[in-house]
Amino acid sequence: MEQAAHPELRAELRAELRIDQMPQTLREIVLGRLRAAIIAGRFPSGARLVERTLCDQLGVSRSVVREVIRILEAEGLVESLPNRGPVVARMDWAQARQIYDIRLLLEGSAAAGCAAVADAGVKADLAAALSALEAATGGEDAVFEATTRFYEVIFRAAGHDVAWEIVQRLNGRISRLRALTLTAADRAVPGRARMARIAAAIGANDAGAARQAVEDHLREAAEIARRMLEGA
Amino acid sequence: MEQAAHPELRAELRAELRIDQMPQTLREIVLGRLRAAIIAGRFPSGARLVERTLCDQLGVSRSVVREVIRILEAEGLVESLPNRGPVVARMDWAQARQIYDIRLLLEGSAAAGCAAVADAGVKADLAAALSALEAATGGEDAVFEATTRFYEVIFRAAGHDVAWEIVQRLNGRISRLRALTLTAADRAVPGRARMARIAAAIGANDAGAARQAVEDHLREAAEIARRMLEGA
DNA sequence: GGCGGTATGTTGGTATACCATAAGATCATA
DNA sequence: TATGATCTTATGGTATACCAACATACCGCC
Repeated sequence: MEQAAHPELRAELRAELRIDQMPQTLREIVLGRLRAAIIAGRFPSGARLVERTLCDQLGVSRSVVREVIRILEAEGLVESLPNRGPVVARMDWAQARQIYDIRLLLEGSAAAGCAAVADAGVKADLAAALSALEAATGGEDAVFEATTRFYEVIFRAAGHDVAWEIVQRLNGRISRLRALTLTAADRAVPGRARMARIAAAIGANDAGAARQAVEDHLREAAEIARRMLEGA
Repeated sequence: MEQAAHPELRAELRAELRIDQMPQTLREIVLGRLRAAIIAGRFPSGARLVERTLCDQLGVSRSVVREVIRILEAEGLVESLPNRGPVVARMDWAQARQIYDIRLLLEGSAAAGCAAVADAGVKADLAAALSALEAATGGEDAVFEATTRFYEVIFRAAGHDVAWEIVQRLNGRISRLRALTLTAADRAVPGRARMARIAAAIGANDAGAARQAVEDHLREAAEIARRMLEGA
């Protein structure tokens, strides 16, 4: 085969929207796919990611796969063993606990900062994200997207863009851990009530309450994860 | 030319130690070089990083350069514009301030955690790092290395490996900003006294004092940076 | 039968050549 | 002068080749 070795991906590349945002690069598509597969637990921890196999499975060339693996490595989802190549990163409760601790600090700070400066626009955005969350019953991706949006509004409003970057990267690892251990039923309770409490505190411009609400939420989430993972 | 297109790097690859840790990969060497060059301010903000030019300058192939650029992108030192390719990331005080804020949270937490559990071994390691810092008068890299080591001991002892990863990545951006604006004379005062205060607090297993010392140190560093950068 | 050495295959790492496309620059012509 | 065509450059993407390292299987020899 000469060129055009990946017709289905090429098609997907154009399919997103009618004429809009075409600059979706192959690398990004592959990145999204591989990341999703790892997070979903389709590869066991420690599984080798053999480049040529991935090339076949994804229908792309080694260059693309290698660059994507570097990115996933930076995200902590993949690690490369010397002379053995990339493997799916091992995760345990010790690491997850650290990540929850970091999120506690960053999200607490962001929520407080957001509450301190939130104007009507921010509050409306938060309300919209909450509505989207309510409307997204069942749709797994929709729930995730609405939740992500909710936090993004908070971080951005607080002017914590850098922290938002970090939290997003960390979330990959936590998502994987959750997918590996929690059942779908467990995940179906994303804590709308607690997020509403966060939104209410921000709506009242009460920084202390907002921080407290976020921290309570996270501590509870961490506790659930801990019970599932302790000793794993 | 067929193979062996980069003799000097290959040589460096073997030169490190007698028979030890050969698995230093070309990619890592190039990563270190390019990162150092960007941090040192050898490229202006927004400068395009033309792949083939870098290949010539570094004497390596495009594969290596591209993968390295992906890594630097994840570190926030490089950003890729659609259809234009990678450029050196722009930095301003707003971003630096965020990074200092994040470090305040993470390093404060790590110092407190370290102080809470530090044993004789940890204290000895900290003392050793401090001595190395004293001994490293003039050697710029040596100062940086000793400082890095000091904080690494703190984070590792506190069991905050994930946070240490994050701080290291953030440090690239801060280092660049400092190099762009501070003179060598300014940098020559890395605050040994303040680091000694941190070590003392940890030596006394006083978590509150350790956190306070770290936060004071960082606030001061941020203040110096702010005065240099305000409005830039 | 157990042992050490060799052959083979797989994998990662690197280099290079090629194509298609997009953006910008240049130039020729109406 | 303005507009459109062409040329250049840089990039994303792909294919391919080579080498080195490692693992494994095999094979002769003790």
